[in-house]
Amino acid sequence: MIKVAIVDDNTFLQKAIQDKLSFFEEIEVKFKANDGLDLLSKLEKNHNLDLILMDIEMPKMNGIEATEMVKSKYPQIKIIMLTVFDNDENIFNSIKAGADGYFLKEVNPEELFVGIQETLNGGAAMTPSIALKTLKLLREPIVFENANYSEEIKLTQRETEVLDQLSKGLKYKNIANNLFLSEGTIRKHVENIYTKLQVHNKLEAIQKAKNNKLI
Amino acid sequence: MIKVAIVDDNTFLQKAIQDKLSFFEEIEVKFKANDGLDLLSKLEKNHNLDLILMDIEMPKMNGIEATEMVKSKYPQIKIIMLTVFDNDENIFNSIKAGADGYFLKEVNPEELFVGIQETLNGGAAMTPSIALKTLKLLREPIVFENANYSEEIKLTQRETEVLDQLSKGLKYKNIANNLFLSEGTIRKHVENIYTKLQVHNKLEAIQKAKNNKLI
DNA sequence: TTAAAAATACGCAGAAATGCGTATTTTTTT
DNA sequence: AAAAAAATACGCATTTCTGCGTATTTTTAA
Repeated sequence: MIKVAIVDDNTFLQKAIQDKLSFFEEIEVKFKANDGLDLLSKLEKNHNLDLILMDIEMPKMNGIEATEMVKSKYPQIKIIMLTVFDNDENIFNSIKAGADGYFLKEVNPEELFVGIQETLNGGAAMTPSIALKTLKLLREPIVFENANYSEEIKLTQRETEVLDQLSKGLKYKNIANNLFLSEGTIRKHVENIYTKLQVHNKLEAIQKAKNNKLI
Repeated sequence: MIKVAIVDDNTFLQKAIQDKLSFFEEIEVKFKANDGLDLLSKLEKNHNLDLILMDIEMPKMNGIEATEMVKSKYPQIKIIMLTVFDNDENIFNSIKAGADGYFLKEVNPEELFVGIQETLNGGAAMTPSIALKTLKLLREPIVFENANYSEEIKLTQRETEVLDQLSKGLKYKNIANNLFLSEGTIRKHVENIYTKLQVHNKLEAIQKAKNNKLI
């Protein structure tokens, strides 16, 4: 039996992951934790684990910090990151923190299972798109600078303004009206915001901006 | 000169409204307030006002409560609601609270100006879509029951689950995968959620759900 | 005063979301 | 057991959003 723990602040997603694993008799979910701190306290009581499936964006202690802590205390436990975000910082920082694999949450049960097995056999597992990004990070060390967590993200005033209105649920057309601009300009601003924040839709942008106190 | 105050928790939108009014020399923006409480304290000092442009969704004290307070203390001051939401409750409750007009924020400067003038001349002003809803509310008193603020909104467990994942920025496809459902089903759930909450996109749904502690 | 950054604007293609309809199956309530 | 509510699922049309490209003008910084 492979002893696994799931760490995610979203109980629905926790359950979704567990359901994915439920197809495989070889896997036993020992426990679930809601954040990094919760995980650490649960590991105190019982660290008889083979592998942890770890979310990144979590309150109290995020997945990257948690990975560092776990790896320093229990280096034998494998850790696979399981997140919606596939941006360079997260990937790079996760690897630096000692993660053994990196999957997006949309991963299907089979891939996840195979990934877990491969990781326990001393390999590393990741979705192809992540693998590609990893290779790129290795290939172009200059990106390391830009992907470094210390590199702070800055939005211009106009971008902040647009993002703020976006967060109210306004459509491009309305924002354009409010700011006396063309819809095309709003589109371009939004595109630039997404690029800066390395996200791909409104909600991710708003979440990330809030996390970084940009709005 | 028409003496006007703008009440909105979003300073950008405050400014956008002010800009719209700036085209008209007859209008003088006396002050701006960030929420209902702020407005009331500013009125304490100076209530020499003709009209207030009032947002609804605001922290501390919302626009409907604020309208009630203002109308009881200074009944001569006209109040026009200016909001992104055009749902029945807001319209009905605003009118009940004593609002003299109701515009959506996407209103153009001319319409707004004319609306202000008409309101000060003892009329009522509103965008056509709002007017239609008002008529419907009058025509079908049964809707009053359903639109009543005391009627609590309830989401089913599944709907909550879907909305929760929606709030993480997940796409329909991903949510479907997570919950082992078809994309069509997720779409239908989202549609039902929107209908229940009387909203038309993700962000509005999430905001409203949070306001009502549904997620 | 030159270079860089920010703001403005549009076109095109494809993806995603929204609104409306219908329909069946499962679960819960009466 | 029957009725009501919830959950599941799809099709179609339209709107909105996203990503990519390019380009000009304005503002800011070197």
